[in-house]
Amino acid sequence: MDDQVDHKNTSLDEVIFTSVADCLQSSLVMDYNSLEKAFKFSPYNYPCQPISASNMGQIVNYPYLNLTPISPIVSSSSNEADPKENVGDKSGPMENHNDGDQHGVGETSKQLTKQGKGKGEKKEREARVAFMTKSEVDQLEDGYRWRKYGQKAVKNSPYPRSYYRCTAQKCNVKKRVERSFQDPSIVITTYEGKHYHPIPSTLRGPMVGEHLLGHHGSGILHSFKRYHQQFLMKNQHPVNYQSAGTVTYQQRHGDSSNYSNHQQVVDCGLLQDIVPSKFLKHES
DNA sequence: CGAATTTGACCTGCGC
DNA sequence: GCGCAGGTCAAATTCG
Repeated sequence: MDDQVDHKNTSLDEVIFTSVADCLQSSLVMDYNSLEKAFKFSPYNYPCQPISASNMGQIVNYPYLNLTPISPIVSSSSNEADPKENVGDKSGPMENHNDGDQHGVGETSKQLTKQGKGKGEKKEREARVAFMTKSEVDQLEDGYRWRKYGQKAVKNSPYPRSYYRCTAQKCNVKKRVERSFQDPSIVITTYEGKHYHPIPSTLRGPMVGEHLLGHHGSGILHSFKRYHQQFLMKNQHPVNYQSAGTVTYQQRHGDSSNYSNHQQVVDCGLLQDIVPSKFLKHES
């Protein structure tokens, strides 16, 4: 029927995308915080899921390994439900909210940092999503413009981690890019925060926006969507709609002892700007 | 010359 | 309390 899926050789653990946009739209975006919780240390210290396709630029989702419940991230993304609040928020955790004017006040940013963080306020994290991408280039085209603001060596990895910030004014979205030490051909990109501005239209030609917005409803995306929904229905997942705008559902994996409990997260926040809302809506 | 990147220093959180 | 690792800052440098 119409609902047939053309992902013949892919499992939910190993869905291949042809672009960042498709991956973003696919809802197969994992929650990074859960991974961190699950592994307690660097989230990358887990066995990589083998990538079945060899084409460059393809994306696979993280494997899910007995992840802990999603709830821990709710606090960090509690303001995600209402973008307006977040944008104008004064009570938010320091650094991200003073991007626009942190320079220009009398104090240095370091002094501000000290003061801002001293009052026992627990630093809240923005929701994060991460992708593994098989690519030769570190910087994946996602439609936004980024400025690099730091680079650090990663423990147990010969490859450094680069830190980028969205160049749009007052946009506090960050991303980190690093290579997997287990498979150097894989680039791990982690996004943190949400864009509340349009994709820069002048960036690298008109193809970008068109592609990212998926105006044509790329075949892969649609196929995967159907596959995804079909999967949900077939397995009758309990679906939790969390107040943070994060959707969690779990899967029992019978044939894979390592992957007994899968979580998949739809980060509506991050995706909203890139993906038309209709793509983000999930039937309950 | 302005914008972007590099890179060492600094700060914070966390585990021991 | 200490040390380590992650994350950020900002001066210096490079690039277009």
